[in-house]
Amino acid sequence: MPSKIPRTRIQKKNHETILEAALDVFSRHGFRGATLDQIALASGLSKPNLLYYFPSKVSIHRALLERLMTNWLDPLYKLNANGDPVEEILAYVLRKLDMAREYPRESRLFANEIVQGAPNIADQIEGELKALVDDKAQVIKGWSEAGRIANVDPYHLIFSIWATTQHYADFDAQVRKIIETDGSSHFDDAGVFLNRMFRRMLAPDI
Amino acid sequence: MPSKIPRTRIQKKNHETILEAALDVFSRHGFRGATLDQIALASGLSKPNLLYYFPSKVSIHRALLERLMTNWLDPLYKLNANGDPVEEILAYVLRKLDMAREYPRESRLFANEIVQGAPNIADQIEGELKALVDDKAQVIKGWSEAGRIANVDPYHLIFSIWATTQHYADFDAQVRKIIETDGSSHFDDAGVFLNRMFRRMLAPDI
DNA sequence: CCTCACTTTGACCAAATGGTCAAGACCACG
DNA sequence: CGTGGTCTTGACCATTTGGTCAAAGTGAGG
Repeated sequence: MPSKIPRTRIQKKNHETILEAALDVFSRHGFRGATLDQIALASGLSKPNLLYYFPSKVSIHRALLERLMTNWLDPLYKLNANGDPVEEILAYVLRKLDMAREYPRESRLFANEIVQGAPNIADQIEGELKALVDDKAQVIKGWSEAGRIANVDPYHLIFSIWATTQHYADFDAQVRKIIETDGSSHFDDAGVFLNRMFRRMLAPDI
Repeated sequence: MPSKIPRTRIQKKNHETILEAALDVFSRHGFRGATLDQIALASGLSKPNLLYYFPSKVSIHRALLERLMTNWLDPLYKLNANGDPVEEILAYVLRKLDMAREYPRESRLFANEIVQGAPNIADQIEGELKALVDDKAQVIKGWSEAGRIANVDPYHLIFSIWATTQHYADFDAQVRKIIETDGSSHFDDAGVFLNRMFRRMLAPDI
């Protein structure tokens, strides 16, 4: 039985392969909707082999969420307290939108998990996510109180950024059916729209 | 076997009971995650009895989505082309936020369905939903071109309203863990925030 | 090239799950 | 009441699914 940390070349490779396949399957069907057989098929490994590397289905799911959490938080982490307030927040919006464009599977993975009550990442949300958000909310609150941006509730500002950007990944099926567009050019349009939207709402009160 | 349209008193009552229970279960676990046993338990009926009223699990799900679609679209339907543009759109935002507050299960039901590619409501999205959105987008475009609101892409405006309001229902688990608040007062805060946000972004260009 | 730990898998299992069915309970109505 | 349709359910079934296991295959270091 391989230990939690992969040691050998083969273990590294297969761990990777499994998580990649699992991302595909879990993000499309949710935890309950995904089956080990699907993941096995997608990864090119046999089902017992999956369970040689991970002790259970839920452990694969948890490993995935854990592994992706850091990257997921990175755009907010990069928000720089010493930069120009409006430009920092706008840059954050665009980073999030780029994440939605480049990593829709990751976005949907988290969306599925949270819509169903976050049974497997409650800890991480209450832990590192909340800590980071609290930290950055303080920064934004500072900007707000200094009159460098409009007076807004920093938490709801962050929620509105998450909502509007992730929407294009999580609800892609709906967006695509309403805006008939070949390719994903609606991400570009969304970028223009969100840029104007948040710039307007952040402009300092006189 | 009862026909598609319930006739007798008992059929009406049980149809209702089943759909109510199914809403609870499907919205919490998604289609695949929900089981007939759970719905049976929640409705107080036996599993075979469920299948006496509906031919299959998926038919319950579809009946639910169909039944709720009209109410779901109602807030947008009420957007009045002859009203004051800014106030009409703001009123729409608040109606949507109220829906998220009052009917979070419905919101999550749709969220679950769409995140997973809308396998059961593709028709309705491409049909009545798209038709309604196209219609109202034209109205907003008219306002925009007449200079009565800022120059915004009406489709992305609508998406941003959906995203920001439904976020509080769909991602409630996350919101709750980040804003530690007893009760649901964050809906009130969200109302204040969104009101200011959209008012600012819609203010006509000079 | 041998050995031993690492890796892989076919066969299998128990539980869960969507669905069926025949028989019985119930209800409305003449 | 009694009768015919409506409603309900215990028992059952086939399939799916997460997970096990013993045995066979493979690879890296001595």
